[in-house]
Amino acid sequence: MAEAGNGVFGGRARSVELLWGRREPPKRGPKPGLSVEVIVRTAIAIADAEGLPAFSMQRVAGEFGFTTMSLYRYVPGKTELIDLMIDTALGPPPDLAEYPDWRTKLEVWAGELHEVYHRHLWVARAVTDDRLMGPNELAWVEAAARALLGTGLTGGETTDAVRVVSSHVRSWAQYSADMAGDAGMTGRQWGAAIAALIEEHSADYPALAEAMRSGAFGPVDGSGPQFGLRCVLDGIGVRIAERRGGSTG
Amino acid sequence: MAEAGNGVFGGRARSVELLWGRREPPKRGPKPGLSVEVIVRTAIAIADAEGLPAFSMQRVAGEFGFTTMSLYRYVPGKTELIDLMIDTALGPPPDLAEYPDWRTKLEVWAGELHEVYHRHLWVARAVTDDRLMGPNELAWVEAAARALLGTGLTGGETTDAVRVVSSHVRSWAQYSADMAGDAGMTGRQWGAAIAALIEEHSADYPALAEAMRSGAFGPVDGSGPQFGLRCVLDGIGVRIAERRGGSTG
DNA sequence: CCTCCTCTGCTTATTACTTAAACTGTATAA
DNA sequence: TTATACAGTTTAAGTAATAAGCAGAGGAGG
Repeated sequence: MAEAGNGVFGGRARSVELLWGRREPPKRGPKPGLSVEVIVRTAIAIADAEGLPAFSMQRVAGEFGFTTMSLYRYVPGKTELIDLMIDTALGPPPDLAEYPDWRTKLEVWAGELHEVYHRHLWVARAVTDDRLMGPNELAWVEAAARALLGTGLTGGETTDAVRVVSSHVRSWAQYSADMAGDAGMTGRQWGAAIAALIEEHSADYPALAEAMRSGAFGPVDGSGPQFGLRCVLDGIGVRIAERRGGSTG
Repeated sequence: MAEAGNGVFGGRARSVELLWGRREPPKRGPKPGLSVEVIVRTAIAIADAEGLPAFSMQRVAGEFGFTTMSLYRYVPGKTELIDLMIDTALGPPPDLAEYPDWRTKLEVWAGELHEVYHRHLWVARAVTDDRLMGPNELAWVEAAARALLGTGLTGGETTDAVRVVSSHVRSWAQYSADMAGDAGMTGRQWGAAIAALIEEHSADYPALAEAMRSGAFGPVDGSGPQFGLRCVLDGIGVRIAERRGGSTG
């Protein structure tokens, strides 16, 4: 069953085994000096500290004093390792059962996800390319979908809504990291650079120049769920209310 | 002025010159066999046809029958070329003046942006990393910000709203491309793979299994502005109405 | 006209990376 | 004891970015 029909998985068949299969320890031969878990943890630490571009098979192997090729005993390739890193960095989603309504649940969900992206900024970038979801990632989606159960949304609408929220959280995380400049390797002066460009070409960008005068591109106000998230949740609320044919609740 | 203070631009100073400076033809020496414009156009064609990973300096130079290094006479490096590719592929934003209200304007804006991403799928991925915005990209932001002028939103709220919409369009484009599988190089069976995983582990993902039964992860319905976009715009509408202290309009 | 300087386009070489294939040595099962 | 599965290394092939420097074109200054 675990090794069943890889056809649907396209070129990602090797990731399926690692992400979704069980890992049994070998019976014979010398003791492994490493493990998938240790490798993944180390790779994550590197990506956290120096960004995903700094992460390479050489770099990880060097961390153990091993040769690059030794890693290939544990993971089939770099892309598969990244897939594992993403799922491990995400970790399990929060339990939302205790929260009263779908909106509070999604607020908590979004906040926690943002927290993860904040700790592992590279994840926000890495999840945007074509990839197979791991168990943890799918559990996050599941948690958000469960929050929307009973709201009257159809299955397609539910996953659409989850997608809207999660893509917002992703861009929110990237933006706040850029603005805070707490990510070492990224441009810490993003806001200043944009401001300078708009300033210099203010004739071409009047609305932005105006917006800048009333606070745009300034530091992010981290207090509570911010404007964008409220927008997204309000929007979902409108659609739910529509379904119910009643008022917003 | 054009060559003023590169300090704010951090490591992206070389991109500023290319994206925002004027390009004057050289006065002396042999006639250039290439030009920045031709190189960028060719690079875009390659990325369109084969995806961004297939794009390399070698590949582009090979297209002209030149060596890799010849390109470095025109662009300082690969990242700067990608910056140029993005801004060129985006092109100028649509004129939204003729449309009646902010919502229609943003609907058109989002649709056109989606169209661009659809034509150049790699752009949707490329714009997510730390980058300097080019004139066209900033013009898109300007157009959307202008649509929200007079709604009562503050400058910060306006750019937040634009960010929410554009990040949604980005993820929408990636999702619909994955589902349609019209992007050659990406996993065309994304939906099928997810479906298979949820099916197999349906005990762990009951809400998703349920959602799947009522249409989730199926093909995207391309008719009109879809669920996610309506959510986002409704949400912005709620915030605007709040500002105005009146009903949704 | 001649010379020089600049700029183009090319060659060579360096560095960094992924990964295939074959090899060496080890620990366990039979 | 021996066959086998496995760990980690060596070697090497292939791709890619890009630094450094060379050959030659051709306008500018004398």
